[in-house]
Amino acid sequence: MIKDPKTEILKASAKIFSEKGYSKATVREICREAGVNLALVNYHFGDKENLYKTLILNTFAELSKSEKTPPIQGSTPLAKLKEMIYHTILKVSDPDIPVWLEKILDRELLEESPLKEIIFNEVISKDVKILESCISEYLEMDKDSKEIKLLIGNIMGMFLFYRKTNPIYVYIMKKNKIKKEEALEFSEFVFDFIVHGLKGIKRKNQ
Amino acid sequence: MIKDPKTEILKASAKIFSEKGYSKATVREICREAGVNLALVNYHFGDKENLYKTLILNTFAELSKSEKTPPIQGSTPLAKLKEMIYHTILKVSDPDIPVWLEKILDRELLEESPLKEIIFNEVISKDVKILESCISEYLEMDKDSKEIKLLIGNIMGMFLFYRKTNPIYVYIMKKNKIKKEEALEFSEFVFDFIVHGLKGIKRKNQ
DNA sequence: CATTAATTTAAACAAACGTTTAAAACGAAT
DNA sequence: ATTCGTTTTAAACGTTTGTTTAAATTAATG
Repeated sequence: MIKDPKTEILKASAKIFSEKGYSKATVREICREAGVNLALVNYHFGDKENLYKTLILNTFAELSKSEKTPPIQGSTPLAKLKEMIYHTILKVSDPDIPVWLEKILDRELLEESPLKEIIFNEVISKDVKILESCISEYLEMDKDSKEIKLLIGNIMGMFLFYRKTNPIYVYIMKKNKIKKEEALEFSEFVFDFIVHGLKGIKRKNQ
Repeated sequence: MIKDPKTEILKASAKIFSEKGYSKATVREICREAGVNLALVNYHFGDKENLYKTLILNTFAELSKSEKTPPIQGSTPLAKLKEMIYHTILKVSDPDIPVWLEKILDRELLEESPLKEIIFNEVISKDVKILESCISEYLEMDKDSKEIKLLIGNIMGMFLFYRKTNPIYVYIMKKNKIKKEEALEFSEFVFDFIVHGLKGIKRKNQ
């Protein structure tokens, strides 16, 4: 196994940036971790900020190349919804999507980051669109109505609970990793909960 | 109005810390904002870290002194739940609870912070306990069952959606502040959604 | 008013940071 | 083997950081 300094730096920076955050992470520590000379960050990446951006954008590119999520193919809105919930919980709890990336994304979303838009397009807007169509179809309501928006928000919130980085999950479940079998079990449970909620609202609206 | 340097520093640090985060905020900027000499942070607070801790703990103390949340007094589990949802959405969207505190708390929960435990006790565990009793009573299930835990988590997730600092809320609702009237409207909607979900699960379990 | 303690100030300090530099080491091509 | 462009190295640079110092100012006390 050859060790290319450039990839060595990227690996190390993933570790350090996710542990410390952008500001507290130092170029010196990253280079020590990577086992390379201090000046190589600037030689290969220009500066610290560009290393950070490169790391995130590279990882996004890799992840979307190896995209596991199959296209939703259910016939009814509820079937689509069920698929979507399963895939989402599988994804947010997927150990192959590195925790360090999730941590970094969480931090980016908190700050006014230039990456914010990219993150939203990559991570959030797809889910929102799918939910939008499933729910508005099922409830036979306008996509842009306040009710649909609230429902989408609430369901997106539910998904947040299952994220690897969510401290509330750890607090409630007393453990911090979701097994693959559990993801299926959890998603069926969540689906039940959501569908009954939707049915109730549908009945009321008719 | 007298201006005491100590409180002047606390006010300024709230602004700067929440805007920049702990690391990027500098003592110099805080003192400039406060209009006091650079050395006063160390004189009055020892060091930067202690200023940060003092700020957060002081604010917690103030908030729990002026606690608005009345005790839950509903007679049935669902009545209690309804109250709880309303108070929670009112609280997480309450403009009197400063955004800067929420931002700081979000950041603290992401990191391995010594304040984490305090934050949980102050902000999260109370809500979890109330949900625990309402839901387990209503469903006539064991408090510690996996199902109850999942439900609590999902509902806590829903609440997260309404937080002032949640970027997903802004993305979906195209605006970033909840008015007081809306909090009532939203909470009734969420209550409906949750209750129908719970009813469905109850029917299934019997 | 005089003396003492507490506070505020301007200046400096030491450490850590990201970055640059110029020389050394390396690899490929002639 | 020599040349030439690329990569790596050790050292240093210039800032910025949190903190300290010692003098100046203010407040409190007898």
